[in-house]
Amino acid sequence: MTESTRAASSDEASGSPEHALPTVFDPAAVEAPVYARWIDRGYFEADDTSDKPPYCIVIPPPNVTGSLHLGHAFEHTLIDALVRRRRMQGYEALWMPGMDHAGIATQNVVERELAKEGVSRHDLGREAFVEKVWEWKEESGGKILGQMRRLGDGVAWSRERFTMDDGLSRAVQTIFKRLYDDELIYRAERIINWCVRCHTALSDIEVEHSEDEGELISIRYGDDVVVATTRAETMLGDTAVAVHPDDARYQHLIGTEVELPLTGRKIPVVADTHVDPEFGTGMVKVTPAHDPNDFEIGRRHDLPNLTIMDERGNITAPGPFEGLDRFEARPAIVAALREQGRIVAEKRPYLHAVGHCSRCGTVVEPRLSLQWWVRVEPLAKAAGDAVRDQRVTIHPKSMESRWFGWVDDMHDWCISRQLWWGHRIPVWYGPGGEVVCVGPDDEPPSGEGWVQDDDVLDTWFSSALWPFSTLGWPDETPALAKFYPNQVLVTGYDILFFWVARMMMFGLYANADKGPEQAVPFSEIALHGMVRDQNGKKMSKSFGNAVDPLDWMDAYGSDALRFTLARGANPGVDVPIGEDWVQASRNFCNKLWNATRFALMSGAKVGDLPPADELSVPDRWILSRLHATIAEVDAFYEDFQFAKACDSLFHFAWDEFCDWYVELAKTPLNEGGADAERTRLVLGHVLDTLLRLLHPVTPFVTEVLWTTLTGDESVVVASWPEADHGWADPQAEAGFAGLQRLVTEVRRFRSDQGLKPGQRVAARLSGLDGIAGYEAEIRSLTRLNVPAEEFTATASLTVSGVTVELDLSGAVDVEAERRRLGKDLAAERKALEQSVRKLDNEQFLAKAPDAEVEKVRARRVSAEAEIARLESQLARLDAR
RNA sequence: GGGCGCAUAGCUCAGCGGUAGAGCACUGGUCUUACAAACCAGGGGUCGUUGGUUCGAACCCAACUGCGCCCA
Repeated sequence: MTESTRAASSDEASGSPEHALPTVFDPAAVEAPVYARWIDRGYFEADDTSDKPPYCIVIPPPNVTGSLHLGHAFEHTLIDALVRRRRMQGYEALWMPGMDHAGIATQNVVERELAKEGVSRHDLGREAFVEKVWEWKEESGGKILGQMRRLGDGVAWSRERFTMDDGLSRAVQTIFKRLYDDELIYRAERIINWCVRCHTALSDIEVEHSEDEGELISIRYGDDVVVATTRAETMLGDTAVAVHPDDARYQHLIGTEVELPLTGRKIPVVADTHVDPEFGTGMVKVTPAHDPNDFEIGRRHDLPNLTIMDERGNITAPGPFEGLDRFEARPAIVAALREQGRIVAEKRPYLHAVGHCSRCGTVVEPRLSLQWWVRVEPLAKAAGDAVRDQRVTIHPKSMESRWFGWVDDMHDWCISRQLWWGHRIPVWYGPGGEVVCVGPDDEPPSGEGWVQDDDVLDTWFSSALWPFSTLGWPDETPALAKFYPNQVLVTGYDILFFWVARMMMFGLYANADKGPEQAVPFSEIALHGMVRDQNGKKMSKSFGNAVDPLDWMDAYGSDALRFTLARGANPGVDVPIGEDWVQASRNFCNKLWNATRFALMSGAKVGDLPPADELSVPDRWILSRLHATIAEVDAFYEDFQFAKACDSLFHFAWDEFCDWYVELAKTPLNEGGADAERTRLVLGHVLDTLLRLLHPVTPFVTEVLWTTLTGDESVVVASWPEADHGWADPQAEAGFAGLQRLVTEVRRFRSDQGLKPGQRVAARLSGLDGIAGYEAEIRSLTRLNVPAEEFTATASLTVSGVTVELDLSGAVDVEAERRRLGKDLAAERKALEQSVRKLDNEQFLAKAPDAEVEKVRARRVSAEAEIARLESQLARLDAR
């Protein structure tokens, strides 16, 4: 028990003090101490040498500059639930924590800080700057790790890793060297996405495309060549015009030269099948140094690559535009062309896709540059095959097509970045043009004229190693032996390509010696959706609908946030979340709290249950339902159906246990004796089991309640409940359903008659038969008193053979009753009509399965009986 | 422009061939001795449109419309 509950318990006048809980669940009072105790006891640490089966999930490493947002909270809730459940099931469970170094983002953050003091990274120099970044990381980085504790993440903190730490850097250098030696890494001059603000190359996936308004300018070159462009300034770098070789209109032009305006240069007209004759005039300008498609055309026709822009996006082509920024140059060049009468058409606004830097939003500039690349073809094929061979399964399966679509058509990966923060490329250049790739245990070449490559590697290059580098690779550590391959990777479908593909490629490559089954980085990929707001809108800071998960945790508790997220988690589907729903989850936690409180006040205890034949119908019913729920929850968990698992538990806990079993239990508990004792054991058993089942999603509240109920150490290390089909009891379920129907009908009647919920009314019950032993319970739930001697019934109703005669001592609202009966009658008549229609249909009788026909027959019989009953009741009303 | 996905109650979503479901919201009534963060009762949907397959379609197929995502 925590400090606060102990303190609060002294205020309780009644109940045994050691069991007393405050009347409401106060998450703020329990969460921090409970988490501290878990860490203290080392529950989340894992043993590399244990005999238990391994269960390892690595955290998709959050960015060192980041803080917890709802997307993290969502993903972490799911991972934590999986790992906690497996731990309870007896697995050696390990959730590996850590962060990546986020090359561009981190360098940007530190550069901004330096800029406040008027210092640039170039003033400091590379070494001093990197040192500054480390300082920043130690002081301000990793805020998210503390926030993960608030969420209750059960990670093995002693194993925390960082992509820039020594071990992981060694892993990076090892794989670089291997790939280099296998000729899977090469250096080449290509068109890359260049960020003119971050001054670095970006890979394809670091570019975000959006439909932006621009302009489409048609320009006449020479006398009769017209080309269209959205980036007019690039015309300065044109080295050809291309047409389709089969385009009849332009056959006469192929092989000729035209004059490029403003420059006076003569450029050739070439024929290339890449040109779409349908688009525009069917003639395109070719700027090989500033467009990826044009670069390819240029290669095919041996055209010169003319770079006309520098790294900052300023024009370098000599002439009047030299030094202008690309966006100043654009209108200036259009104006100059117009003056010469060379503008044939202008379309504004012209909507077209524009690439932006995913880190800073600046419009990306395609740029010819010398970079390092991974030749992905064999790696991507292996990644695709692993899924094709079922060595790795993707959940939900429907996402597989997305996976194949990507890995089967992957472009080479640009891995060099013109940054200082990151793993420096381990390649050295000698004075005589030598190129040496240095492995982790090699001495770099020294001596006059040797220099190391200036660039660093893409952050994803190191993240891709995460499933095994964090376990000690390239060394054959006990951790690696025990926990590789990982069991599951939980991540968003939106980044399936970002790094799942990369982890798969590198995992399979680096661990190929383990054999195809053991080389995979994980055997299952569980994809989740993105968190959206309560209107299904994407959350974003700029849109103003972003929510800080810490605010909601403060207001409603971590369990409430977690339960809301898990309950919304349908595989691969986006999850909307709103404050109302978090509040509802908080209410659920409080419901559990109070149910446990009631149980404890009633003396509930955990112990051996009596055999089924000594239990009551309600006991057997709730136990039957409990074990069915366990089986459901297990099946849903195995299929990553968090939403359904949570719904099952919510429904069982609230609608079945609290609303029915607990209410009904009050009767035997008040009577005392053996019935009370038996009820205490069932209450204790169900609650114990329920709290364990809920623990993976709502760890805090279940910890407090379970330890208070059982007196045991912690639910974190309690065993996971196992479904026992021996408790399945269709008879008890049927009997209980009859009882529920009766109670509900009486309540409806009372409500129709305007009786206050608490108002006790005398009534005579007859025909109880199978549920005769539970008359006291029925009276308690329906607030019906045992009639006195001089009882006179003024109203009556019958439900499945049971007749209830009540003394309403006053006017009976006949109209209300008639309305009710009429409504029920209409529903039954409709059901009858539908069944009859089917049974009259020869085709139905001939072709529908027998079981279906039987069902419809039974429905007709029950509808007829109900109609008879309702009609006779209506007749009795009319006779009055 | 290419590919994929989704359209079910006011909102967010389940259901995916055999009588329309949940949570929240809504309406009426209640402090009934665990819980008003609660309890009891209730209203609400021709399952996007149009065709087709089938004894039977929210569910399968086709087209259309509208949204969303990814890629160019």
